[in-house]
Amino acid sequence: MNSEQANSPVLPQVLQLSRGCEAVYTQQELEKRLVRASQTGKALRVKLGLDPTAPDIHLGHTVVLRKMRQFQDLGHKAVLIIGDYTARIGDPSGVNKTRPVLDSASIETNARTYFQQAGRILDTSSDKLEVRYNSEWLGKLSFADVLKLASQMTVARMMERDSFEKRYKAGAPIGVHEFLYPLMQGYDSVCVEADVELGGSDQTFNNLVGRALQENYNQAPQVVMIMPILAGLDGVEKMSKSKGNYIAVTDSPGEMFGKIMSIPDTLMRNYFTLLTDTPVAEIDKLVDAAQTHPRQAKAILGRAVVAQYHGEAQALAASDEFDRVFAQKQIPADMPEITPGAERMNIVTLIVQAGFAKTTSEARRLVEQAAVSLDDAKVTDVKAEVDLKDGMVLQVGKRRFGKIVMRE
RNA sequence: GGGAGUGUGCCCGAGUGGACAAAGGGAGCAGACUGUAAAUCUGCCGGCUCAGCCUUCGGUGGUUCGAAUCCACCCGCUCCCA
Repeated sequence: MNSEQANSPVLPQVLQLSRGCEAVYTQQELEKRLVRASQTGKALRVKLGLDPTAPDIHLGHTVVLRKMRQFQDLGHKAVLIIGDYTARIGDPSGVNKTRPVLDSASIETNARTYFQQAGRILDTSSDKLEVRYNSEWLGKLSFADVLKLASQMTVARMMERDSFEKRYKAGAPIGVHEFLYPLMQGYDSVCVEADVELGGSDQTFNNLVGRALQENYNQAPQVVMIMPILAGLDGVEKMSKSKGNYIAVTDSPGEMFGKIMSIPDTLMRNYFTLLTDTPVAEIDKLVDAAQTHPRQAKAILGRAVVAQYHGEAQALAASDEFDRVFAQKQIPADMPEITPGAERMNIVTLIVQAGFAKTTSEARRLVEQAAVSLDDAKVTDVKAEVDLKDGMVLQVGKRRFGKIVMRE
């Protein structure tokens, strides 16, 4: 094969696909596969493993999903593996709390929810997407099969994995079965004959095991493309639901935009690169404070993100509304409605009832700290009984607004 | 199987009989300053019918006027030995 001639037509693809990647094992192999695909017209099978426990997709998940979409747009096939087998078995030792035991019904529900949300990013047409459950093949393995699989890996190699090594040194427990997870995931790659596997950097080891296993099963080793873990809104921790520093794909335009506006400036390049298609040259200009005011750049980022999930019009509206409320300190156009039970009630009770505080104590604190106002008038007395009228606006903190609606 | 440790509030981590709802830090919330950025300052940060009361320091039971702190048993985790 004449690789020099064949290389050039796919070079733009290689560059596009490599954007944002933390690592590609290996770029040469990717290039080869792309060349062959374009010559034979045979789509690459791009694998992504899913944990069916967390159906709430946030922007962190979209990093890898967006990468998958790029492959689809280039004509390749997304092969999603739902890890129902591991989820059903769970982790008997309880060491890994993120792997609760799930019955098949909830796995089914989770998967459906997942696809509903992932469909906002992926092309879900049947020729572009294949969904498989790994119980299909893992469930059939005998103990002897498992041993055979396990014999292909050594303890020393297992300990190469960062998290194992760290935990071992720190004296933290490592379950023996945890050694099997990488093998299971690697075996998935064998069974679906993956050409490429995508994953976050926490999956590096597992995905590389897939390469090794495929070779043992006489398959060409998959290309492994590792995406960085997206930082959360705080700019430090990774984005995760449990840390509360996330933007869900189901967030409203207003929420999404507001959250983007609250990220640290230093995170902008990262977000632009991983969450938008903004060309690199343009990103350079936007994140350079000498050329673009950071606030403006962030607004552009916000609109770009919101537009992906809610459309341009909604993105613009969210942006405008944001300016109105936070720059010009006006009352938001849309507010959740509060329907108090009485025309006169205690301010603390009202706050709790409105859902602006989880507990009475929290509501009291907010009042005491002068965070609460009713129709622009601060209420600082915990014991205040307030008269409520239809249309009054309750504000708690800077961003929680609610409109009083009296029931007839 | 034997031995040594260890288990505290969202997280880390002090506390070894009363002054402990429990030091300190982080996270979070609120206020000031801003660009809902960063940095900084201030306050809050278990719950409640809140100047008082109630429930917390792995679990259960005990000692004591009184326990996160002492004892017994149990459970989890770690290390060493076998």
